[in-house]
Amino acid sequence: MKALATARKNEQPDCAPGEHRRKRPSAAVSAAALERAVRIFKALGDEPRLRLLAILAQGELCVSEIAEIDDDGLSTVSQRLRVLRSADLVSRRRDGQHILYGLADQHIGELISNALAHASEGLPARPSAAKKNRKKN
Amino acid sequence: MKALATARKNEQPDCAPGEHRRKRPSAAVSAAALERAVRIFKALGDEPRLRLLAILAQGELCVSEIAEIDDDGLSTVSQRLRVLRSADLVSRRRDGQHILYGLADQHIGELISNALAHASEGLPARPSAAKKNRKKN
DNA sequence: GCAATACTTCAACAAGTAGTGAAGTAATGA
DNA sequence: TCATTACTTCACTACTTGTTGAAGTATTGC
Repeated sequence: MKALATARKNEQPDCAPGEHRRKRPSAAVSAAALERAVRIFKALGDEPRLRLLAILAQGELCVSEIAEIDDDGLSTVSQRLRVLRSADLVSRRRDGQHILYGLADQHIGELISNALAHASEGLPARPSAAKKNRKKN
Repeated sequence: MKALATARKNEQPDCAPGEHRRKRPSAAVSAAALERAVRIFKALGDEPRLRLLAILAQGELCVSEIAEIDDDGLSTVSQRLRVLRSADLVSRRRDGQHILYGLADQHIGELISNALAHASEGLPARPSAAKKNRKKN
């Protein structure tokens, strides 16, 4: 959310790059790939949506079924699916009166299950996180 | 962003779960793991942050160096690092006057490079996005 | 001690986004 | 044909989040 690039940049430091280290890394990643990855991560970064994907990983479902399972409204679920669809994470096909949604791709399923497995392990040996920032007072 | 759970749920459908399919999937994922995964994805779902992580994947850097590379202000970079830190994605250690940041974990590096690789391939055979889902290979 | 450097935190704003009821569209069946 | 079911889209509101200057904290050097 780049809020209008105003006058000057934030305060810049005196230490130039290369002062500390000898090698200077730069962009290094394709802008397009980065943008695409961000879109995927953004879509995955919402609990209801991620849960929905985890459910769809077990098989196709129609919108009404999802709404029932999640105990959410049709409109709500539909909007969620729209976001997932615009990030190419789900597929959609009609089956009579119903529209069945599923994971777009095996790859997506792997990405999700990897992340969930990783998250269960608790990667760094830390219980919570972001906690001890309080100045003496 | 559940906007105050008002009166009734959105319009519910008439077709009960089980009407279409025989198996009914439920939660299926640990709430804690899901929450944690969401926090990670949320942190990854921002271009400047993801780029920053990709840069850190090449080695530790201090805040000033990052600010210089990204052409962003110290404050801006610092806030970004705060978000990444609170999602346990980066490590931090002091080195004299400087504070060096790096990836928290090898796992994170893999997650990112996997996602970027996946994104470069363009998983569905599509140039742009949000149009039609086609499964290839 | 004091000043400088390197960062962090605060506060405020702009922009983004999720949820939702109402209204709209699409397939099916009578 | 019209009604019904199953969804989607619209428009709005409430909330979240990224950026930023100013002010604060921490380490080093004099």
